[in-house]
Amino acid sequence: MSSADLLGMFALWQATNVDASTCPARDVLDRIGDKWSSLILLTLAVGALRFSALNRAVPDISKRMLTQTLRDLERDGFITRHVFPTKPPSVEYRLAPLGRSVVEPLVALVGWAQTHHGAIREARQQFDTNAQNA
Amino acid sequence: MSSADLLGMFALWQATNVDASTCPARDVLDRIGDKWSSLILLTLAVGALRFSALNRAVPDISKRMLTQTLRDLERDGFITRHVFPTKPPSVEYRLAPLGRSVVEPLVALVGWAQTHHGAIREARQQFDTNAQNA
DNA sequence: CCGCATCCTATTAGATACTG
DNA sequence: CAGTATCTAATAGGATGCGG
Repeated sequence: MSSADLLGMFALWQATNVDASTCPARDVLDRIGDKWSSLILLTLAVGALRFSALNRAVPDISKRMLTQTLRDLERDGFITRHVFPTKPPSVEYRLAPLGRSVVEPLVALVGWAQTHHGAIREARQQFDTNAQNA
Repeated sequence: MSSADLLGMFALWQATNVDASTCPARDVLDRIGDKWSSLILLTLAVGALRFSALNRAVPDISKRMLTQTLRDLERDGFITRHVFPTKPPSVEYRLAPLGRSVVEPLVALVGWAQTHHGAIREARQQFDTNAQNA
């Protein structure tokens, strides 16, 4: 499906349904648009990880937020949770099929970010400079 | 660039740089991942709009958040602001080149959302049901 | 019409300490 | 090791009224 098609789809959706409760885009963007979800999904895309390994891979997330984000992602079917009854117990998280499929558009966005980050920083700096002069 | 390549890029980035302040992905996702930015970008992708028209197109955003989000998007170079010295004054917002280029990966994500929204809702419902039984 | 400033509340996220 | 509980700080967001 081309970008133009998708844009048409969006226009249609936009015209008929911007209501937050039933709008797929809002629902999904609100979930993976939070501070940590996308980062965790991308990290797990590289390979399955245990709780503390994830915590190390994403250093500045707190245990609390990691737990909560993992629950939410599990609830929506993006990841699965596997408990190994070892001692001490270990729990491994991995992408579910749904999670693997969302990684592709997500990676596209990250790729865009890498490519255009410089332009953004430049625009930001210029804007701030002009604001100071004004 | 293929998805696999991008995934490799991400793995490299992940290994070398998860620091929030210098990480492009974090920077961009934090900006367009907020509650309104992506919605506004997609709305403007359909066509340039004035302030109040935007407010009508995205009904449940407050004037305050609309103003603020538009400023942030302008600051980062995603959109431009055109003032027409009519009476009363009118201001039109439109996508800058940077904004037009980010719409493509964004639309891909929205397309994904449309396609998989049913699966997510299903997973969510099932998870909640199981949680109740437990 | 545009949008800024103020006030207020709800949500989010970090730190810390504790449990099986 | 993998969480949970509690408290607190910071931020996001809504309502409203004023000024250009």
